[in-house]
Amino acid sequence: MFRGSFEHTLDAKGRLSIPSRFREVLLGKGDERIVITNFVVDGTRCLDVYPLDEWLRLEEEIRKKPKFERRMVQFQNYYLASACECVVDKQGRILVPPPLRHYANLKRDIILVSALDKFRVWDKEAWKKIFADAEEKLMQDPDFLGDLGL
Amino acid sequence: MFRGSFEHTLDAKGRLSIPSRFREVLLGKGDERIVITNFVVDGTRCLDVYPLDEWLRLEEEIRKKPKFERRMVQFQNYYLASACECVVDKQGRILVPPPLRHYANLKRDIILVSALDKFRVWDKEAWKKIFADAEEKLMQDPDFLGDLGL
DNA sequence: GCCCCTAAGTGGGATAAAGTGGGATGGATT
DNA sequence: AATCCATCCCACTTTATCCCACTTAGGGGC
Repeated sequence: MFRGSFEHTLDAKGRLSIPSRFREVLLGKGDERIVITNFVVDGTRCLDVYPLDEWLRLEEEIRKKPKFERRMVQFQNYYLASACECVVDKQGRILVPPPLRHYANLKRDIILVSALDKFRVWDKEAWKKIFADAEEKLMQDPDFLGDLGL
Repeated sequence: MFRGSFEHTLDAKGRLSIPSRFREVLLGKGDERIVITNFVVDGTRCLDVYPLDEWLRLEEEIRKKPKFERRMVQFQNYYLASACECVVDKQGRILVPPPLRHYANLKRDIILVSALDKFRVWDKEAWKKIFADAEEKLMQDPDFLGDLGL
């Protein structure tokens, strides 16, 4: 399980260091391959990163659904079409494919954020906004946590 | 169960001694690992600290909830995303991750306050205010305790 | 009450690890 | 043959962790 968030940088070649805490999780699976694709949260673009086994699990789930349902086709067109399998190099980095880097507006400062079985990559400024919005909702609504049943 | 509160200090490296009473609780669980994340009470920022087993319990609770519900996503972005697993070093200290230290405005003087299964870390001055506010509410409303059903 | 002893909390140097930058290499494509 | 680009390799910087030592507070015995 991925946990926490880490501020890193993309270098001039577009390489991204995977946080060692995340790499430990991958090593635990015995397979350092990952799959990276595009995603959107709250109208803001980011990248979704899966360990290969989790990605395969997702593909299986999708395979069980009706293939020709319109929305499923749209989802596949969006989410699966951009997916790229990457290898982690010996320095613990991946090369973020340029189209995806551009998609999520990744410049130099980025942040990697866990999302349970996978993690996300955000432009640092974009993430700040996502986080601040969430914090504000939490502060303004006293029943927020209670309503979640936690 | 954690009990009481302890005034400690962050050193220049951002290290925080866990009170020995709290450490005894962790030793009782046979696992000194803790998870630390950000939180807000009454508009004032602090840090939430969980023994690993309590944190895992929370993760399980969350996993059972609808993943894509908007509020749940916001909660995850706020609470889970910042979570950091820390090891207690041989001197009984943890290194408070710089982003979290900054978030809760922790400078030198801090206070650790029990919250049953977990505990919280506050800037000392911020805590004074939280405590005073709670006391005042209690004094002003004679039904405060009765309404709680205690 | 006084002193020793222990344990808790704090401080700081040394070492190890993580993250970053950039040149070199080699395969693929044109 | 030349170019491009991904990967490797080496090196540097920063940060985290280990280890040793000092200080202080509390407890017990005298």
